[in-house]
Amino acid sequence: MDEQTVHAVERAISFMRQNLADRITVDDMAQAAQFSKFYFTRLFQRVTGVSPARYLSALRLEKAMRLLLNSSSTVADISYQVGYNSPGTFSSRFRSSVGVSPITFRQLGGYTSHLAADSRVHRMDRLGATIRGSMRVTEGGRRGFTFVGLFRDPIPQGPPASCALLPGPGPFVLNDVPNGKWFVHAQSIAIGAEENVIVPKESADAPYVGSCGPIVMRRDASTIVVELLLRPQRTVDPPVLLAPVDVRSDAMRNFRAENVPDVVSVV
DNA sequence: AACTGAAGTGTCTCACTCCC
DNA sequence: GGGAGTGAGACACTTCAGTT
Repeated sequence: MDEQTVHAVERAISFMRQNLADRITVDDMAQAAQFSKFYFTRLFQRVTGVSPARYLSALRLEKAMRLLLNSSSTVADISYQVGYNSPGTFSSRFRSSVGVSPITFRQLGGYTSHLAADSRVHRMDRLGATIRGSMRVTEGGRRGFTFVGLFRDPIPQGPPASCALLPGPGPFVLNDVPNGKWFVHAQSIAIGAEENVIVPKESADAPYVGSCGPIVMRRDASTIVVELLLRPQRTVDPPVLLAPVDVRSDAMRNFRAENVPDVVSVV
């Protein structure tokens, strides 16, 4: 990927961040990146893995997550602040991407106690197949709790089809993988930063991310092996929208007393 | 490589009802 | 009053094949 292309995409992302509250079209972003609309869309997808509109939508929801936790604004106010003209649309988009409604997200302090399974996956499509993987960390501090999940989209959002929570980066297994095309996403929290996953206090506390895909699961496949590289999140990486499973100290007392699968239950 | 155009798809708005 | 949920319609966006 040449540097000029990445810089052009970064310019567009910076433009999006500065104008989140306004109505932004792909034309506007293409102008900011200094390319034609059609060519810009193609470049943007090559660099980020997602289309400009989906990236913008993810940025809006990420900002909304922060505002819900750090302000007393109403859900309607926040929906306007992040560029939605209809609180109804905002609420349904938030729920489908993050996993809980805006008000529930605020009440839970930004965490969830369990993850619902992707209800769109038909039971018959679950093949009993397995994805086995390992994770490597590029550089930097020691990483703690690590979430790895299987998603339909290049953006980690919505209910995962399968997931696991690990004490740290390492080998993992995703069981009961359904038929179809999937992306594996992982997010690793810095040790001691469990309280600040959504709004890191220092850059060193920022989660590390890694992903791979698309992985195509066919009926004749039984096990697929993947390798994930965890690294600090870059400007061009799509935001992680899933509400994190609660691994903070209070929750972890219960977590250790019970057993691991109950906390990350996929119901 | 850089870009265009058409067609189909997906997202958003609007308006409304229901619930707490 | 604030928030959740839904459905119809409009139109912006994506995709893909083609052109310069």
